Amino acid sequence: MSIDPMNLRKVSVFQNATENDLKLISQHAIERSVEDGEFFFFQGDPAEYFYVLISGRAKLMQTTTTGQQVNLRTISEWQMFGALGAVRENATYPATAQAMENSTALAVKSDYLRELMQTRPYLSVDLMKLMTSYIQEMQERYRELATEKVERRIARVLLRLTAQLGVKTEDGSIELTFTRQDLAEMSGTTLYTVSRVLSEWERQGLVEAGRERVLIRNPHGVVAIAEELNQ
Amino acid sequence: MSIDPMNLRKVSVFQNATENDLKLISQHAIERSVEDGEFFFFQGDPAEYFYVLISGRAKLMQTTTTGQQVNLRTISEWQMFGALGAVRENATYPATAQAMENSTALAVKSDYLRELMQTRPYLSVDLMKLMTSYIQEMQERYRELATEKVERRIARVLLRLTAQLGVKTEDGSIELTFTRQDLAEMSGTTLYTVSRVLSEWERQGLVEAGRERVLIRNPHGVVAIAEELNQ
DNA sequence: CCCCTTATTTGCGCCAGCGCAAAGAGGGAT
DNA sequence: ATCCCTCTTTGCGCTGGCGCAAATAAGGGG
Repeated sequence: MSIDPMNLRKVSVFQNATENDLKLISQHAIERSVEDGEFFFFQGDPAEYFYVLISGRAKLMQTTTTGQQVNLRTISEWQMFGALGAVRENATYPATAQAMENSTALAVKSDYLRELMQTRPYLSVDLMKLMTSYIQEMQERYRELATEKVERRIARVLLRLTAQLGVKTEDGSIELTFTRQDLAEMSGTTLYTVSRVLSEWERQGLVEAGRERVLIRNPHGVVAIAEELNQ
Repeated sequence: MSIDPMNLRKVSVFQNATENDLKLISQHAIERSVEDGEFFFFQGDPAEYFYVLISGRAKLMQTTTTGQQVNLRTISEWQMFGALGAVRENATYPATAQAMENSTALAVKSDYLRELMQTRPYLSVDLMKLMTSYIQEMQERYRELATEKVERRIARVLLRLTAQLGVKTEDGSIELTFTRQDLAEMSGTTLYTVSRVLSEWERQGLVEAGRERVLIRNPHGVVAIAEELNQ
């Protein structure tokens, strides 16, 4: 079963594409389903395809030689991933993409994107805009990791996730579905510390912590922790 | 006094430019000299120009509200900087650029680069290549900061700097000109810790530490610290 | 050549956060 | 309803690295 090409307009890099271009892209796409915990690609693999997630959720991460890992980004529906490899011929993926639930993505040959970009400046421009936003986010996170205490970093992570994919419940709370391990990899700490911090916040009534789930009861309070000028 | 346009070929983003394009760019460039310690631009300023450093040395950094700072990148001759702001109209610089010695740069209106990219796909592609290399480097550094001990991070910083601008002396040593504070900002630690680590390495004969200067006597030994699988 | 500024080193005390270990809790499958 | 697997919590002890403070060193300018 195939996707309506017009849906591709939701992908930020394709927002200015012509209808015809969208059709072309969708004709070149194959669908690929990946189960929870399985991988779209590994760091170091030849970057033959780029992907657009159409259902589910995935994460991009860097892995060390010793197996530790760092979460670079959470991918939600209609986000593109694996596109860095499409810029340069014969590139390899600079990160690993793992499904966080059963997920489906469209896969398009990297070569094809490169080819399209040769004649469609809007595509390059929009991809560059996406890339600048990555750079800026990475720079920010790098600074945070270097200069800020764990508690604040965790607060920032929750806020970032809220902005990207938080589900607001009727009473203004926000629900996020992540394990402590996920949150730890995103904030550059350990699952133990995340657990302790969330427990403390729960005592203060800021959040409600559950299995693979954090309910932000008082978003303002979390912002206060993330922004506070003290220290 | 103006620069020979052909020199612009040394700028990675202009490596595939036609002679005529290089001339156009140099005609649109103004020269700007900045003294040691002064600034090309600040984080948050409107990104009116992008720069190409033609002499001296500068650093790109992120500043926190509390004044702490993190060093993102060292800029050496013929490197472009401030170009992220050129991708999007009315963007602001996402980082601050400060001269580390008396320096001169060519400044070109961001608008003009955007205009050129509309009709010259090679330019977009080469800028994207540069941007992917930034992303990859930031991702790597982020992972290092999150997972690796200080000593190893400092070793990596020295190696990175060596690759970019280390001056090899006759006996195979490598000279770097940075303060302990600079190195600390690059490795996400404090000047005290950098000092202690360098002192220890000096005792082991790996380096020679001087004022605003590190001489790497045994590059292999430093690589060993950076790469060691133990721990 | 001396003075002053700026960079560096190092002792010392401290604490944020790590990470093991073991117990507890949730939830899906049968 | 029960089992089992996975996720989470929390006590405990430890230590890497921070950061103050004070002494020392290295240049540059006059």
